Amino acid sequence: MQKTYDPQNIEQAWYKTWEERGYFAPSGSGKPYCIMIPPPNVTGRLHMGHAFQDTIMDALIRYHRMLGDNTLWQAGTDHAGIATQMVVERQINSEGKTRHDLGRDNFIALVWDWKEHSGGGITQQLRSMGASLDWSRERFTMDEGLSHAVSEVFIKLYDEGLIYRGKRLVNWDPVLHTALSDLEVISEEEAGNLWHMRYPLTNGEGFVVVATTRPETMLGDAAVAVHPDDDRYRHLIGEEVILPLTGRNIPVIADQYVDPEFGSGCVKITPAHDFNDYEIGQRHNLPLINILTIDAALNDTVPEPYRGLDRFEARKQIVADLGAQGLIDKIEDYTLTAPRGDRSHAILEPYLTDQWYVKIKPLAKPAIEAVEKGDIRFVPDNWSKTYFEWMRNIQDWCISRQLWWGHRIPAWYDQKGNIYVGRSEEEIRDNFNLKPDVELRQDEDVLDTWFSSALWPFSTLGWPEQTEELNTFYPGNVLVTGFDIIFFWVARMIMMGLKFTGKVPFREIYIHGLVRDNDGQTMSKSKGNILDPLDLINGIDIDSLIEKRTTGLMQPHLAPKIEKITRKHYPEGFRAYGADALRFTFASLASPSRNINFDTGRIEGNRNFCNKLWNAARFVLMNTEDKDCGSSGDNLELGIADRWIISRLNKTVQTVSNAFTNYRFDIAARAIYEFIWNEYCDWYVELSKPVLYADDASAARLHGTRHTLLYVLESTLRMAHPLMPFITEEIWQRVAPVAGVEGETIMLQPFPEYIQEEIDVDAEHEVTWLMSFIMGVRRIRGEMDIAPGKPLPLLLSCASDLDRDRVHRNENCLKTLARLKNIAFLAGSNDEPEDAAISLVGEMKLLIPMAGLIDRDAELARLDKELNKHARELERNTSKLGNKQFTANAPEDVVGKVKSRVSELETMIASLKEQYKRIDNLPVQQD
RNA sequence: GGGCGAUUAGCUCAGUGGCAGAGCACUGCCUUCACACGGCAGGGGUCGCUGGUUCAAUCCCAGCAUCGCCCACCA
Repeated sequence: MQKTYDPQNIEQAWYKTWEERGYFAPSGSGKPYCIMIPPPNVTGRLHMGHAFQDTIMDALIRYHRMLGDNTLWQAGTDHAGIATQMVVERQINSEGKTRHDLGRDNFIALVWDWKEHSGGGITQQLRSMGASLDWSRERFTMDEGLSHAVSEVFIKLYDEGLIYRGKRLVNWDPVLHTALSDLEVISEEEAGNLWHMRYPLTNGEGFVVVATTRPETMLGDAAVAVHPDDDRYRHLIGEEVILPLTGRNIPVIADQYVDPEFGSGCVKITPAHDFNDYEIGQRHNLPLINILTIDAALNDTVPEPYRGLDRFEARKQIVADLGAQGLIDKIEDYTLTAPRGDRSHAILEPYLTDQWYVKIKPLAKPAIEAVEKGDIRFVPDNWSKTYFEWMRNIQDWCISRQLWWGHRIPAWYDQKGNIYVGRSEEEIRDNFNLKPDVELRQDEDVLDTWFSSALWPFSTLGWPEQTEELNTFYPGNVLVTGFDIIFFWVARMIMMGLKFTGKVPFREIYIHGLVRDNDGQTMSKSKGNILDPLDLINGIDIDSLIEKRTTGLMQPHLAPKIEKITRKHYPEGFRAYGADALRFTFASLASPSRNINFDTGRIEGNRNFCNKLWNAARFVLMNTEDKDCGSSGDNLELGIADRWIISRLNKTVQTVSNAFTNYRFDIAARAIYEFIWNEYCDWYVELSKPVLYADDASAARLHGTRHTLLYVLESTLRMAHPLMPFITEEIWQRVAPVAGVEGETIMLQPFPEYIQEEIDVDAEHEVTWLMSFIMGVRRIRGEMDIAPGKPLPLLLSCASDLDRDRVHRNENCLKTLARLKNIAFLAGSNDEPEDAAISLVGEMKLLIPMAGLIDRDAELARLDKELNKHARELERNTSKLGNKQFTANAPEDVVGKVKSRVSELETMIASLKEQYKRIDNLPVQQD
């Protein structure tokens, strides 16, 4: 093995091997375990959010595969209607054409072509992460099978009256020319104005003042409303006003909706261009006056001068014209919330159109109950509140989109406008006995992308056919996703799953946080703080990183600033940390919090951790390969250290298994990290050296040590594999044969099991004692400034019988690890030398005679510090014991612990004081 | 307006009704035969604030402050 761990040397080769050998497919035996990947957009590039989410899913999948489950991680991508159409359209636009020049069929053919050649790059990137998806079953939401499922669902819902077509106001995107669902609307606060306009009364008695943020809509006003109890205006109810610029007369009406406190207390009512006004219009039978085109320009219903003007041009013109007529009362600055499309970012218009809707309440009811009853569990549970909140107030879902790319709505119209819904034109002609001379044309619209996503858990498994896969893997075990798509996706999958399979689509929903930069900011191009997971895996130099962050900016003037902060944060770009370090970092950050602030310091630390593991393996192999490791049981003797590390391994296996079960990947990662570094490397490997290098070690002890080094390492690799698949495989391939373990791959080895019998309390106590002994000597050495390599004589006083036994048993270890020349017991404290540095192990004293070389002041300072620390603790504890309430009310074991701690502290303090006096009495050295 | 979350070391974050933790950063010593992507030893905290419950609160409760997110039709 190379001296330094180099992820790039090992990772991709292993992935290729795994995939070629078909390790990712379900084994066909064991109990089913299934996760559906949230299908990334086919246009997508892997970002930190994906990388984080896929790390978690892959860890779960690998863990369950190693538990022997029949494990499926369903792969696939989403056709992402708007996003994909925009990508291809942009391409055509750059050639000076529009999609309309091509026509619908040609355009769709082009999108498919794009998908074949450029789409799905993200699936390659997932492979770089080590994601063990079953690619042999990869699906696409526009596949034949999935499209079939979509139309079956649409038809069934339509037949049951749960899908309907209706003319009403929708959120209209004037750039993309499509309707959007409520969820696709982003409300943003923006600076704007509130215009107060005067509408003259027809009775000649002055005018009323109405306020609006969108003056141009006044051309579509159908009424002015006041509150019925508003004394200022009560006399006007039933009167009419002249709508300026149009000459139309409109009524003054009374409606509870009006807030008399706001503005003038009079509201202009524009039923065709405002959701509230629409409701009021319905109540009062007002006409719907649509004044906009699909581009949000003014149409031909408005007076001639304004026709064809863009809405914002029209606004200026209308304000100017009203002002000229003295009809502007005042203009205020005002902060309004503007609705924008989540894709186009254009300001949306409420717009009157025919659209398809899902009547959602009947579907929501059982979906709410499923979570209430516990058929589905949110992890963390708190998210169920968010779910309930939305589901209980859910509105009908607008599912039609005026796009070309997507599942076309399976509805046809005849010339009279009758609607026929069915699988095909032929089927419809059959079912409805339509003569050949009846002309049918299919609905032009396609379905919201999320409609097909909602079917993903069962459509990927072959539904509506009752396939074996469906029977085996549905419902899935867990859905892993971010809280940002609980409404878009999670809720809709639950509703559709229950409706069409009668079962929930998954038992648990693990909601993870969203990845942000290390300042807690969302990562975005314009902030210039985007981290690309592939750059962290493969490394990137600073110039390339800056180029990546500054090209293609919407606001190019930000480039210098972005370059500056990038150079400041990452002066040398990124080293190639490798997928394992990245995965391990994500796992250790996966605590149940809403935000995952990605700190690049963590990934560096974890790359170092990989290197540590790598070198521990080198050490083990150096000392075991081609050596007798005593594979047969009777020539093995386990020492204290061996029993201890095996015990600790089991404890760690238990912690890690529980952590995986509870979705606490941070706990799993920490347990693995601490076990490997702080226990196996820092202590066990060091404790093994005195045995391995001793001249007189028995064959049985040598075998025991070599065996344990291998056994624990091999088990640890399996334990760490779900989080760090590549490095564990690479090392395992070398270690397993030496350890006598057979198998083609670590992936399909069993996950280590917790073995109660291997927990060894005695060994744990003794090694804890050993550590405190060794650390005591080291502390003296460090603080007395004694060279690390210099062997020291050690005297022990106040040793118990147990201390003596332990010293004798572990003399070799103690001498090596603490670098001792010799160890001697003193008969009594009277024999203690005057000038010695002291440290305590329990009540036993460790003394290093300084033979006149002691740094008196340094030692006094050291003792003083120690004394202070213990005195403070003693003070705390004695005052507790002095408190009758405490001794009376606290549980017995707590009181007992405090008591024994007090007596221990008293002894220690006495020892230290005595020592202090002794050093203090030494003659001051004369230089 | 409604709902949810956060506040712990310089930074990023764990944590528990009974001795405050990790990684990174920092200080000193060490290129010792697995590893300088390393070893050993250290420094660093009023656990946001104010009350309450309790023998005991960083943890439970109430209020406040600051920051953040989601939902909602106030022109």
